[in-house]
Amino acid sequence: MIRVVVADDERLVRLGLRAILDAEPDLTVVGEAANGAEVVSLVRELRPDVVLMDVRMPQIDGIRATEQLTTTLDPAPRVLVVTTFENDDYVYEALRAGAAGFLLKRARAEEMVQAVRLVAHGDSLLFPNAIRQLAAGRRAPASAPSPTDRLTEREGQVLRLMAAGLTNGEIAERLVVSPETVKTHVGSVLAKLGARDRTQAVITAYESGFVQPG
Amino acid sequence: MIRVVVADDERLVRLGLRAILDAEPDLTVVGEAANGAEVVSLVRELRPDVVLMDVRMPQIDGIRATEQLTTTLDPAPRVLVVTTFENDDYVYEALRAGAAGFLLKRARAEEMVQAVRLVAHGDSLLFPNAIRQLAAGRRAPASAPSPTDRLTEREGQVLRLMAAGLTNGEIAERLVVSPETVKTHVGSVLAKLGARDRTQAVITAYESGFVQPG
DNA sequence: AACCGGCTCCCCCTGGCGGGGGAACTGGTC
DNA sequence: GACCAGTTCCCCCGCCAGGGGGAGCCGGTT
Repeated sequence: MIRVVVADDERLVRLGLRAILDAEPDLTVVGEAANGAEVVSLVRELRPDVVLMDVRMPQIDGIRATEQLTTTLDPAPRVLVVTTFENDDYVYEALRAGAAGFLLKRARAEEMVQAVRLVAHGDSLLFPNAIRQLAAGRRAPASAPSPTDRLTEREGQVLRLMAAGLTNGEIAERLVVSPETVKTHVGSVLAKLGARDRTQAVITAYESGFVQPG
Repeated sequence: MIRVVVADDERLVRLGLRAILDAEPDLTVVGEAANGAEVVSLVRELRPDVVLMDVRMPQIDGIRATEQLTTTLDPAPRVLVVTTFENDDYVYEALRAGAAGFLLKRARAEEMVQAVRLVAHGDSLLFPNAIRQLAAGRRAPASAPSPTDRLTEREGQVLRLMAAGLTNGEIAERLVVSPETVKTHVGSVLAKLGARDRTQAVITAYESGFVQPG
């Protein structure tokens, strides 16, 4: 069970996020905070796996709160910065502060859920699809790390075969290893991509451009 | 078990197709023919589900053989015309003759297998991806029917939710029906798309453009 | 030498998935 | 009225998928 704390000064936003996350069987919102000071003490108390952190908040802003949490807690919670993406600067400041990634408020519920799973399971620094696309639309900043980047060579091979529609047994034959080994690799792929099953993994493979239609 | 007859005047081509098809647990090549006369009598005798028919063959060409089979047998076998696609005319002649679809010799094994399952399960007139793309590259002929076209409205909704990574139970909640109903729709989608499982169905959804990345 | 990441294989176990049936109701067509 | 396609729901069943462990081997790093 992935435990989440939601921090946003707007009650409606907190409600919306809670509705989306609590609908998932493997996610639970254990607490809400309305400002930066509140979230810091709440997270110290509840020790959630993931914090959804709004940038603009009273008292202590999201960036400073993120910095406090990631530098003073061990293990540090994974912080997802919730943003409307009006301002580029937030991105780099948030990363410096130790944020694990970003969440666009206008993103689809599925994307949000997957992003939460992603940072909870893996430890990757990620730009969710929507952010990547917006960023690419303006000017490519540094490069756009995809969750598929963290896959090992073998895991990448396995994902490609998953995206070709093969079963574990067929992948095993193709790679000339045992089905158990394939299961191990598939498990690693699912964890690194934040996917619940092979179908979601294949979807991520398409959405991230790891494989292309046609 | 889908029973297939392979008709091609080149022995190597027959061997290659047999190797690809017999590797699938649900497919079996029950006979081979080297010319048009042979395939007609062989199919009358064996009554396979699917015939892979080369266009250029001695004695009776693939088109004429297709016409004889589809007009004189009941139930008629599903004929997939195997082609290298040098000549546009074959396409329309084959369709008039009752062919169920086309198979590019240079297509990947997975595409071939899926095409066979597709015509065996469904009864749709289909252009495999490779053909569709080549055709679109020249000039769009009439329109390019996709296997997703035959889905009912409800099945299309279900496929879209499958392609969003939802489980049957989650789809049931979203559509406010029972999980059993979703299972029925999913089963129909798999049959119509020639997919073995939901992962392959989602792949087809992306490959056919039914859903787009991004 | 000790360590770690990547790859390999094994166990047990649960649950969702998919195939096989069947059956009822709707609305539209013949 | 008979028929059919589409949608809905139900049964049983086997299988693969995915999570939980653990463990050994290799190669490069510290």
